[in-house]
Amino acid sequence: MPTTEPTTELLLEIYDRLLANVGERNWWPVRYDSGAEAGFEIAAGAILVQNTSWSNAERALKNLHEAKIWGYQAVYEADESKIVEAIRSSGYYNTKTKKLRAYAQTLVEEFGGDDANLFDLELSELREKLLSIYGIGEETADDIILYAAKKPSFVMDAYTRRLVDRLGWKVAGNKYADYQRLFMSKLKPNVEIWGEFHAQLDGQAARVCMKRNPLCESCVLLDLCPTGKKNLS
DNA sequence: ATCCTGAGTC
DNA sequence: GACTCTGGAT
Repeated sequence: MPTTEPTTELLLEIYDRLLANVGERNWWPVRYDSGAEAGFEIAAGAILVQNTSWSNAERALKNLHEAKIWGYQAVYEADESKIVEAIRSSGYYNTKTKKLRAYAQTLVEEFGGDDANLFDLELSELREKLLSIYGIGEETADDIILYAAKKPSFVMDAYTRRLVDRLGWKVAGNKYADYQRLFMSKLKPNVEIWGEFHAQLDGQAARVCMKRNPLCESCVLLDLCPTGKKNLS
């Protein structure tokens, strides 16, 4: 069992190295709306990307926009079959259609169709509300909180867990919250940095620290990683 | 533990 | 052909 815990300084060191290595990621780009519907685009993207590649989710967003099923009211009123057709590329299209509609329904019926009213909730209340909606689990909730509502909730996911495990860090348990706490308890709340940090960790896991055949020899974190040293020895 | 499920990569 | 991808509900 790993017994080491990262310090705040180590986490920031890793952040700096990754950022210096690949530059800022354009994580969660908003293509169709920088104004009133930006929150919708981010939340819809967060649902559509579940267990799927971003390219598939992005295509679904594009099709939704072109079909003019755009915004909470539009999704709320649209035929299910039209949504299914538009988001087919994202996979799990029947399930995701129900998820999109559940989120839109909450926004329209409880928040006047304006996500500013939802995002005004205090962080823990906002998270509880999001988690109560069908189709929104912890990761999707934190995506929406951090990237759309712009409140500090560190996004955890399978990529980041893999990095944490390979770096040999001690984690209190095996749950989402255990891994999330590792970062949130050591980093000062900062929406910009947390958003970029998550993007950097995901990029590293996807392109260097892959599930199989990781590229340890070219990893900028190699000197900090027991798994990498072992792989190369 | 199983179901949902498209598109790219190996 | 199998695997992986910015998961969540049952």
